[in-house]
Amino acid sequence: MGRPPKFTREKLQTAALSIVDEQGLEALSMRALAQALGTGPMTLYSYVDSREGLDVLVVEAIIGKAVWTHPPGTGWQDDLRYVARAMWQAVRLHPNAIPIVLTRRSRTPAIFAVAESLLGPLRGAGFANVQLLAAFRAVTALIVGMAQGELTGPLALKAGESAAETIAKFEALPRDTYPGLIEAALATDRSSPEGEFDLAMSFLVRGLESQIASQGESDA
Amino acid sequence: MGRPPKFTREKLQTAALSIVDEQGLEALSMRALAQALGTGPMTLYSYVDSREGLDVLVVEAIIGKAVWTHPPGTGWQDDLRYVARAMWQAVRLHPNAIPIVLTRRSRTPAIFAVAESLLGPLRGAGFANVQLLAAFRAVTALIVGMAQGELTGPLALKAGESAAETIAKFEALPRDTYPGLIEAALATDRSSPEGEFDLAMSFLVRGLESQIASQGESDA
DNA sequence: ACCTGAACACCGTTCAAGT
DNA sequence: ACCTGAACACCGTTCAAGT
Repeated sequence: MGRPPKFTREKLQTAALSIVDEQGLEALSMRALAQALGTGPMTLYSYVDSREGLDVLVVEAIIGKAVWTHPPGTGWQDDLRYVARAMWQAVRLHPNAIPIVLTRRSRTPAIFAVAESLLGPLRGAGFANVQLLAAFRAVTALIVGMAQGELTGPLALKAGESAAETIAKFEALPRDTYPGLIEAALATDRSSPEGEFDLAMSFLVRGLESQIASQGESDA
Repeated sequence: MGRPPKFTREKLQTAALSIVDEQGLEALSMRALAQALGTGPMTLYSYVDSREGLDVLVVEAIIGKAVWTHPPGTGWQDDLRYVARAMWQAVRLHPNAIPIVLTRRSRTPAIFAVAESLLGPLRGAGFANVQLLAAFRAVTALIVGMAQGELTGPLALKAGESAAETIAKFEALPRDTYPGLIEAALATDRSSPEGEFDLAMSFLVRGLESQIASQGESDA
C-alpha cells in the first residue's frame, strides 16, 4: 500500500548542500544528513541508491541553481565566454563541493542544459564533428580545471597561510632551478581569480578563432 | 632510544598505489595498507600524519614516476605540447587515482619539477608576470580537466555501457533541444582520447601564439 | 624514534519488520 | 511504496605501553 514521500528530492538537495558548504565534504554522511532532516539513516535509502547518491544530490543542486540563459551577445565568442564564466562562478560558489563536481559522473537535465549552451556558440563558430567534441571538452576542462587549480594547484594558498607567506616560500627556492615558478608566484600578488579565468578563456577563444580561420582559408 | 624504520616511504608509496590501481580509491585505507604491508594500522602513523597522507603518497608516486625531460624541440610550442602530453599520460595511467591527483594539494619537488618544465616553454614564448601565471594555470587546467573529463564528463562512457549504447542514448534525446549534444555524442565514434587531447592543446597553443603575436604588434 | 594492541566514536548497508 | 531500528562489518584515531 502506497505511502506519500516524507521529503522532496529538493529538500534533500538543499540539506546536503548546506552540510557540505558549512562543514565540508567529509561531514556529508547518510547519518549526518538523516539527522539534519530529523529522521533515521535508513529513510534516505528511499531516495538514493547508496552513499554515492548523496554526492549526486549535491552536484545537481549546484549545477541546477546556475542560470545559463544570457542576453543576446555580439558573437559566438561573447556567448561562449558568458556561459563559461557563469559555470565557473557557479562551481566556485561552493568550493567545498568542487572535488565531487569534478568527479561524479551525472547525466541529468541540468548538466545537459549547460553542455548544450556551451555547444551552441561552438557550433555557431563553425565547429562540427570531432572538432566540436574536442572544443567542447577543452572548454569544460578549462572551466573545471581553473576552478580546482585555484584551490589546489602548486601555486594555490595552503590553508592557514597568507599570500605573503606563500610568495616568501617560493622566493626561498633555488632561483636557477625554479625561475618560472618563482616569477609566477610573485605574480599572484597582482592577480585575481577572475582575471586569471578571463585571461585563460581568452587564450582558448583566440585559439578557437584561429583554428576556424585557418580552416576557412583551406576551404577557399 | 632510536629504532630503524621498518619501511621506506617508497615502499608505502608503491603499496598504496597498487591498492588504488587494483581495487579503486575506496579500497585505500589505513587498515588495508597496513595489512598489505604485513603490519598493524597504527604503524603507518610513523610515516604519515593522517589518512590524508595516504592520498599524498599516491599522488607523489604517480607524478614522481613520470619523466618530464625531453629531446630539444623545435620551438616553445613543441616543448610545451611534449611536457603537457607526458603529464596527461602519466595521470591517465592511473585512472582510479585521478580524483585525488586533481584534489590533493601537494608542494613536493616532483610537482615543482613538472610545473617548471611547463613554465619554461611559456617564458620562452615571451610570457611574463600575470600573463605567465594565467597561461600556466590554463595549461595545467586543460591537462587535468581533459584527463578527468574523459572519465566523468557528460559524454563519458558509464561503467558497463558500450560506446554504441551511449550514442544511442543521446540520439534518443529531443533533437531540437540538444542538437549540439547529439552531434558531439555521434562524434565520439570517430574520436580518440589522444586525438581529443592533441586537438584541445593545439587550440590553446594557437591562442597563446596569437596573444604573443598581438602584443608584439602593440610593442612595435 | 618507531612499533603495537585495545578501545572509542564513527561509517554504510543488510535484514527484518512495520505502515 | 515508503519508513524504521537493530545489527554487522567496516573505518580513522586516541591512548597507553612497549623497544
